[in-house]
Amino acid sequence: MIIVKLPNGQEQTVVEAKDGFELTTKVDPKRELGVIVFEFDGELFDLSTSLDSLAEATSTTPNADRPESIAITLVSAASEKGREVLRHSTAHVMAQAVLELWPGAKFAIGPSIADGFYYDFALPNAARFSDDDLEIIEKKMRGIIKSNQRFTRQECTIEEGKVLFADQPFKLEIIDRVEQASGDDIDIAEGVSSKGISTYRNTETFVDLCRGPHVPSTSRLGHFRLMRVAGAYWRGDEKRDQLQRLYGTAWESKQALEEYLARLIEAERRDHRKLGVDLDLFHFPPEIGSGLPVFHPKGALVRHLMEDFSKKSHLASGYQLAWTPHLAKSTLFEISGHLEWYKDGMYPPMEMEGATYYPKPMNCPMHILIYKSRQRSYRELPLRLFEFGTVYRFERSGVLHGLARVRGLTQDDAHIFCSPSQLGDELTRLLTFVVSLLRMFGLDDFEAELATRPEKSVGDDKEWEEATQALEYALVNSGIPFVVAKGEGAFYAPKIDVHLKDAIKRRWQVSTLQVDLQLPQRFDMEFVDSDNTRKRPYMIHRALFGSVERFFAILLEHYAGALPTWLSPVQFVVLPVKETNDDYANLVNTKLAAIGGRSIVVSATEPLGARIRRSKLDKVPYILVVGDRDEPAGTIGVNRRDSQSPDTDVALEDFLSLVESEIAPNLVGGPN
RNA sequence: GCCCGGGUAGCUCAGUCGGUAGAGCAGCUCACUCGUAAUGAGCAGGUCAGGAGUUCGAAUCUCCUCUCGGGCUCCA
Repeated sequence: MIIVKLPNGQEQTVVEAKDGFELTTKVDPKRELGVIVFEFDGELFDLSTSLDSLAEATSTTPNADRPESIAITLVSAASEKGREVLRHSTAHVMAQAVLELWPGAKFAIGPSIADGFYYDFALPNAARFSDDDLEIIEKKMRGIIKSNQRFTRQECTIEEGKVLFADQPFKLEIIDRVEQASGDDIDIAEGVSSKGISTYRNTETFVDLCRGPHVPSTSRLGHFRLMRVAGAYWRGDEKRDQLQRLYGTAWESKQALEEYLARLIEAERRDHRKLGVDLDLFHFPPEIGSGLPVFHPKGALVRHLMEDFSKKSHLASGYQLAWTPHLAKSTLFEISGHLEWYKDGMYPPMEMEGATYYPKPMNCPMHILIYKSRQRSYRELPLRLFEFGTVYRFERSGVLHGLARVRGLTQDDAHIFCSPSQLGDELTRLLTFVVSLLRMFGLDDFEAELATRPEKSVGDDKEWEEATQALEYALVNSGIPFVVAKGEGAFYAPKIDVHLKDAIKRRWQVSTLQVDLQLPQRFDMEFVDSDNTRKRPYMIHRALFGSVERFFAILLEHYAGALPTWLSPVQFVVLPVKETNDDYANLVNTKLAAIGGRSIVVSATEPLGARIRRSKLDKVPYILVVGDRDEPAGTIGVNRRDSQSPDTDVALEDFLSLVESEIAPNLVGGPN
């Protein structure tokens, strides 16, 4: 007896079926459900897999009776698991096409990834793919798909595998690696385990090392597109060969493919680098250097609003301001350990009057010096020092990305010094502060990562354990969903990274909270406790925006440039219908300014429609039209950014009281 | 840093076979005085990213450099 769960959620019972094909045919004779693989006991299998063998495999003893019933879930192409399979299968077809087009090409690995797949190749004679090749490969792939080739699974021993892939060095390396490793299932994803090798063969000439499963035949594929060619290091190791990686996307239907391509266009529309130019916010002058932006008046105003809001919220939450310079002598970074651990990321030194100066890559050492400027009492703790600190990091040229990854960045940086017993509560309080501040920017879909000790790190295990526990305590207390990222911590501290999802569900890392037990030691920090003994404070590093530049980019992309009113550089545009309405327009403008609004008047030197269009393109929240009709009545026409049709004859005073709460933010944080 | 692809007016782009550069928008001037997403005319705007080479002649072909985009690696 087989209990079958269909992709549409229904359940059916089937008395007997020898394999997935037969089962599918019985429950879906017209093949309307698009079943490509099935799931049993949490694992996916080819439809050709014998159900008898599965049933036997689940018996606890070899001779026991077979279980009375087994549960099978049929997986359609139009599900997350199904798409993974079909993308993986499409990757295989791509490899087959490349190997046919470039005889002698070596192929490495080709997994499915979010929204698509890739495959890595090394072409003969160090040849390289060009963008034009994508079209040729796509054509070949369509031929393979049309010829309806079956994906046939074959299992063999490691020795047989070595013969089969004798001319494929990357495949051999995968096999060798498993053979040499003591563990059981290391490379199972690539079709090799200590038990043997699984392969999939489509034709006499094309066979790939692979765990599977796959779609039954190539005819189930077809809604795909090759996207781009890129370089990728073999095994992700930059000391090894750089292979050519081809990226593609694949979907269960033409419609799904088109929706995906539309999403890419939507993301492009939101690209902060494009919006930065269109809205006249910032740019990267080549004369200054890569990764070093300048902010134009409108962009600088938005920055100011962000920073001002943040600064006031911090002051209202028990932080004190600090200000520190951009350069320091090498001694400081020797003590802090930056020169030992992080030199590659620092700008090169400058020599002056016999001393060596470095631009600072972080603010923490300087904040520590403020702490150490005099003896500290337990009564002062927690001591919270906050600064918009501009730091310089030598990011490699290839990683720069608009405002999201720059070489000169401003952190909304604070360091909290507290006693060991205060740590847990301070972290909880901090997380609450983080979330409420981010919410004020209209972001409310968070997930945290608790990053634990990496291999390359300093300090003893007990301290790491203690700090990690304090972070976890805070996460649990604050109720933010989190996952543990093992070994992803900083070299000196475990951390919480807060990620958020933007309006089109993209994940961005923003805030980071780190518990540092190293720097207090390195700087020999202390406080006098209530029992008159000297103790070492704990230290928390934290940045909520992460960097102002990066956060700016995230906001722009989240809002597609249409920033909330309180952050909009221009909140109101007042448009007199005719020049004779200028006086009234100016009056409206003055009243808006009086409640703190940022408003401009654009006189009637152009037709009204043109001026409205321009303001709409500038994404101004409110366009206010005033004409002959309004002047005697004390009204305005209100054209909202998010609306197609205007509200006319709105009483000015009503409008003013309506928008007053919208033009400035509410502070986050309360009395300490 | 590495791989692939770009760089032509402020922006978006055209430029054929190598014969010395073009459009729309934006800008400026003038006219138009307008009720909810583009008024009209005129003007101006270029070391075709920079440098070197091939050629009688280079935006166009070759090489180098800079820079941007997509990836890889990296992100204390």
